[in-house]
Amino acid sequence: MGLPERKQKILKLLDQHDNRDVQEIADALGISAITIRRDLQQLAEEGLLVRTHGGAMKAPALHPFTAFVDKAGVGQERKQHIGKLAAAQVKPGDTIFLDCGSTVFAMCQHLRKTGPLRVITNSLPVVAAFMDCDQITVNLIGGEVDKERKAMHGQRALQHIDSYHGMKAFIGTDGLSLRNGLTAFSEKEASISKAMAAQADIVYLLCDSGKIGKDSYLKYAPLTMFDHLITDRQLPTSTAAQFKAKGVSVIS
Amino acid sequence: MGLPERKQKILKLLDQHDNRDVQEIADALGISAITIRRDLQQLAEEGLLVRTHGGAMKAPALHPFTAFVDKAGVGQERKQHIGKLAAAQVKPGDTIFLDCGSTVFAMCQHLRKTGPLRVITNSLPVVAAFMDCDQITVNLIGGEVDKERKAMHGQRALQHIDSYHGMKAFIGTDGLSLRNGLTAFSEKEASISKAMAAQADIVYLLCDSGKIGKDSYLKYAPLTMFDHLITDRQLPTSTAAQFKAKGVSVIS
DNA sequence: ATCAAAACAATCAAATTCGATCAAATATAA
DNA sequence: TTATATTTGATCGAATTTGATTGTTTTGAT
Repeated sequence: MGLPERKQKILKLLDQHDNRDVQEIADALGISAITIRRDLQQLAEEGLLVRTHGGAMKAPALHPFTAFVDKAGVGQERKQHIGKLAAAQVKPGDTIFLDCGSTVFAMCQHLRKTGPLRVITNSLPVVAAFMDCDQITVNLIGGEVDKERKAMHGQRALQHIDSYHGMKAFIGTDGLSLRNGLTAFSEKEASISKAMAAQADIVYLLCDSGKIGKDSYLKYAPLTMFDHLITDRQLPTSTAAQFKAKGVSVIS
Repeated sequence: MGLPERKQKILKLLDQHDNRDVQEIADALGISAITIRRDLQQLAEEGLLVRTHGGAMKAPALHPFTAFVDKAGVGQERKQHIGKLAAAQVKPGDTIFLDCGSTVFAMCQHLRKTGPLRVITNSLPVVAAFMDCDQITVNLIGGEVDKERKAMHGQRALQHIDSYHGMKAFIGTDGLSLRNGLTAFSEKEASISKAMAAQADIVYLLCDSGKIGKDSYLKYAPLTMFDHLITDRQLPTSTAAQFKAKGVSVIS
């Protein structure tokens, strides 16, 4: 049994049980403990798990944008809930903008059965999600490929968006608060979100409750940029009331 | 038993069991271990499996975009040969156009180690191939997603291409003959190929010998559109001579 | 705070595998 | 046919991997 195969098996063991000790893994694979420890060290360096004394545990959630690659990522339940609500806003025949982000991506599986749609997006995972879906025509924004976010960004992408018009736009954000409005990690995503919002009749902001009240470092738009906030049920009613008092329509 | 046949059998063995060691394969095929190791190296370079110490394991499932890659398909050997030759024409620092087509796609694996490059393409598989390659920046043509061909087409895509300039363009074709020049199945691909050719200083046509002398139904460009024809060694020398007589530079 | 058991890092030795080079066999071309 | 290329198999030194040993650090309980 080679090293890569062992790595796979170790990760699989961690999927079944979040926390395992080295002797347990060694017994399961029939390999000496010392070798398992070496494997764990490599896997830890690759960020695939976290080392503990005597064993290893599953890797913690990563940055927001890489989270959607991670199937069992934290907050996935909430994202699924939001995705379902957002998809319910879409009617057959609509033309919609979808930006790149894990929460917006969660909409895709629910949109597949909606009916004929035209989707305009800068997200490669979104394109992949609809690749085998005949009823949905996809228009992919062109431009520089941002490999980290698996999406298109840059000047050309913005120009491309400006030449389209859609009925609804669904955009995500890294932070949302009454004081600072919408905030983001990166200028790139922020500019795309703004451009899409400007070209749509109705703008939906998708934001799970864990991000509400938190600010990222870049302020890029006021609360007035969007028409409806779609979030989950874990949002305290008091917070929801505050947003409603500011004139925000809250869907949860 | 020839080399291509062995490759197919090795891949079949890996389909049955994700992980095999070289001696196991050697015994199964009745071939020496050293030869199996050479085969595995080739297969690994083609991305059809992953080498491990002492054996090999199945290639990890990649992006959905690469689904069209027909692993052990007919003509794959010739495409690989052409891809290698074409990639050798590219120098570090180049800006190149790559169109959508399996022959052009075969270049990608050989381009990964070339050095810093800027790639402009309308092909989703090409984007996927360079997704984890830091040295290569990719500019994806925007437009309507053609799900069948996994590429972008349409008016907007053509406009997008026109706003760029590249040193070299690598394009495929469905048919090539002295009488009818370049022929294609579909208007969509033909228009993209023409647009890319118009924006590049040097145009390479990638065409395996099986397509030479054959015509598809749509004539879209004369032989003068390209500067160099890259093909395989199965092209009869007499045919090659005919092309050279017409002023075509043939690389094989 | 102290002590014992367990786990860790580092070094070493044995086994296996790999890469490069060379010779024989086969296929291909002139 | 002869000459050239390609492919297969073998050998040898280099590199990788595995498991053991040693001393040090961490953990948990007294």
